[in-house]
Amino acid sequence: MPEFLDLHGRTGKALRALADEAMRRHGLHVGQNVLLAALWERDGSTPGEVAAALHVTTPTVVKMATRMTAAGLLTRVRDDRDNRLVRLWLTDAGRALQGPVESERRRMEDAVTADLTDAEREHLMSALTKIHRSATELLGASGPADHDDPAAG
Amino acid sequence: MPEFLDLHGRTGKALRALADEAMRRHGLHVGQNVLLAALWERDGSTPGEVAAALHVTTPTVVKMATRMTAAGLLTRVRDDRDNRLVRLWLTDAGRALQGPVESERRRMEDAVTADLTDAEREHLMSALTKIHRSATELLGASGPADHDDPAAG
DNA sequence: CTGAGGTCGTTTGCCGTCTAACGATTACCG
DNA sequence: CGGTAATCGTTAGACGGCAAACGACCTCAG
Repeated sequence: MPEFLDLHGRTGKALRALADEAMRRHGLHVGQNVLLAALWERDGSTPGEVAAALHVTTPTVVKMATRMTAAGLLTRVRDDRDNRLVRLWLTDAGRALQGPVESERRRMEDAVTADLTDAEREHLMSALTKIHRSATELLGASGPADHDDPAAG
Repeated sequence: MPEFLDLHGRTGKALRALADEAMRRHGLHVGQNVLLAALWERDGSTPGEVAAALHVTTPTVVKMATRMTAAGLLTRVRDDRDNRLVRLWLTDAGRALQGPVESERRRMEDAVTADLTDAEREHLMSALTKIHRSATELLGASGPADHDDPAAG
């Protein structure tokens, strides 16, 4: 029963449930808001680009895009110049959610970290960053190459 | 793009991938080791008991138990006294994994927190605990009652 | 211009998670 | 003793995540 892994996992579960609840208020599933965020940042991205930005695989984006297209949040358009590519474009409905969803997400972050002092928050981010780096490096050993910051160190 | 939520999420993904890789070395899927851990702690538990111990729902445990039974890690036995109940019993194969898997998990925790000083680790656990509590409480408001520490505060 | 190889998105299939609905069994009250 | 209510495990269906296989398209050498 390792302490940190367990605590991190349970915290993640709680945060996920909280986000799910919050996003449901806007008619979204929990994963959809991050896909939307990628398009708010760069509308007309391809599934592969979105996947890279979100640190998930392409099939995951494809599935989500299918549901979100059915939900009227975005549209799929094949690229004229390169017919292999598909571009995901926000609909008005998808664009309209940006404000509400972003503030909802900020509110959640604030609420969840409300009990921490500024110093605690900094230490937390710092420690989590170190752990993230360690985990990613351990993964890199005979694992998948992430191409996020391999040589740029 | 809230900082903490994003970082926590990415860290969780990396940790999960790492655990997945580690457990695969023992022929397990990532979720199976925690179910086994519950039975190592209390062999012959019911799906409901395991679910409560793991902070997941009963159907989740049922599905995993089905696969793990097929994999020869445990067996399902109906309780004689109360025929609604099902008891999950470890097989020799399931028991044999306890040592290796537990040390694997400890090794992973150590490796991942190796860059932190003792003080940093304590602060991290403390901050994460606060966040977990905040998230759980926010969830409690018109959400599912978890019965984990409602009055015992 | 043609064929081989690389790049995409998609499909398929699995794992873990949840909620909702269902069926069987037990417990409790009259 | 009987019937309703509570308790369990299971099933069904959905979402988010991954890896592997596939098919369509582009590129580039020849």
